[in-house]
Amino acid sequence: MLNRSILIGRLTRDPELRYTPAGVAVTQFTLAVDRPFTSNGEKEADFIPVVTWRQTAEACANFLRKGRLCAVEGRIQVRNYENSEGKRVYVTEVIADNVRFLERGEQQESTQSRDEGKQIDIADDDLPF
Amino acid sequence: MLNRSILIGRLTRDPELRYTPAGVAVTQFTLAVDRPFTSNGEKEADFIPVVTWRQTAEACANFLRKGRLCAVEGRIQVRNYENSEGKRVYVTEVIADNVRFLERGEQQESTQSRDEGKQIDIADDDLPF
Amino acid sequence: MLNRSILIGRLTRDPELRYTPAGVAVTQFTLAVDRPFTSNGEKEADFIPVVTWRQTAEACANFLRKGRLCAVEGRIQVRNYENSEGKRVYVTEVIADNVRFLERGEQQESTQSRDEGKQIDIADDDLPF
Amino acid sequence: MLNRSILIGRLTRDPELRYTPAGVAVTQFTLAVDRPFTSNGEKEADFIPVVTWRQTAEACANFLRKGRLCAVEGRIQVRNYENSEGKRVYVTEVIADNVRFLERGEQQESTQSRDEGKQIDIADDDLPF
DNA sequence: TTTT
DNA sequence: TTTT
Repeated sequence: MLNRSILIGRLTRDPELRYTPAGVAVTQFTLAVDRPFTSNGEKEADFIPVVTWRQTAEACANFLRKGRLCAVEGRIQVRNYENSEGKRVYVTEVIADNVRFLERGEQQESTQSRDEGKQIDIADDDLPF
Repeated sequence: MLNRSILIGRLTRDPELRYTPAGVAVTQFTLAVDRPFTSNGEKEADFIPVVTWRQTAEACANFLRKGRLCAVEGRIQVRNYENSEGKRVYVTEVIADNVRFLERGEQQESTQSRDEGKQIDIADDDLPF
Repeated sequence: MLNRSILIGRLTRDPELRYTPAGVAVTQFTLAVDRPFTSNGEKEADFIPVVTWRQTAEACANFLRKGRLCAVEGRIQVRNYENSEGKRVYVTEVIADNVRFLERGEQQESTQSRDEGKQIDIADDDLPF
Repeated sequence: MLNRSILIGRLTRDPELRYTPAGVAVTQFTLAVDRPFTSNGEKEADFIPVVTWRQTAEACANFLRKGRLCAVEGRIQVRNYENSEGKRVYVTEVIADNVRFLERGEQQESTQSRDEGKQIDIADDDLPF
């Protein structure tokens, strides 16, 4: 009924922009979100996959790069599919409708991007990943 | 740097309470979070695993049941481990520090529960799951 | 750059539906949000004004009543105006774009409402309050 | 029952650090949070007062300055008091338990600060403002 | 002016 | 493996 996540972190790699067969832009990247207290020497960040659509996707592809800091607002989505060995695999991603660029790049002008679109017309097998 | 999720949904099953070797209470359940717009007949909920610790864990085990509505506040955690076939498996869960019971059970008195504790002293292999 | 609030609470009174001169629906209500720990006998809730627009406004007016529990997602807005004595008064409200009805009323069917609209065309003096 | 706000914005002035009679640190500042779409030439930011306590208060006083970008996580609090003319005045603030410094200052080392404390022992008239 |  |  309500599903809202807000993350601030850094991109682990350059974002990947693809297009669905219907021509809709989709950008994926992974955010490294440092955990607050890691008194022990253990794992200290969560690596959270983020997916953006349409204008937001294109803005992210244009303005975000590996290592860049950004804030992401969206919802947790859990997809599942059968892999080549016939096992069900669960994929959890944050579908972001709002991304804020918190560091200025070289040619960067705008620093915000909000997806106001609906995703109703996009079938699962339309996904490029 | 910042990692905050808020979910409202219903438990898909009764919660499971376990204890770490060190005696710390851990409760797990899955929330079915209905998506807002599902104009097509496709999948219409995300099933999101939730983990709670200590007092919150015990309150959830006491007061939550399959089908019950609740609100959960926490952070997204991505664990990974090597499975029996030597493949790396990623598990994404919401570690909740605040759970609100939005429906009253039979013998239920209190309807809130907030975990104020630190998790620093709990090793990964302490996990009962 | 980012402004997101999520509240769960009860309406202190019935919601008030009005229309701007341009015919846009606006509903206002106040949420009583109980504070978690009030060990002393002091004040124990925050009373937070909420404003909704368009479809969400009409759904709230239809389905919400005094005492009803709901979840609200939106942004904090701080307006200010000069009062009759020439003093500047600040008004803080949560402008909600998503409201979930957490209790079922009598004739209630749907229990969700999300405002997807833009507010760009609505002037400040269009406000009915 | 649930009250969570996340803001990203810039300080309108240097933060103000004070101490309660009991010696507890309190820091106040105001965040200018730009609104996403302001196609018209109207008001384009919300100015939101933020209050932090204890360690977070001291870290904010040390590391934040006018114009600096930061992220704030907390709850909306509505206080009211009677002013000198006998009128009731409402003050809305975000009580932050988590502040992230998104820009590095000169001598700045740490860039995070989370208040884990309880506020139960602090009376209202303990407030320095 | 406040809700269960 | 999924809830109303």
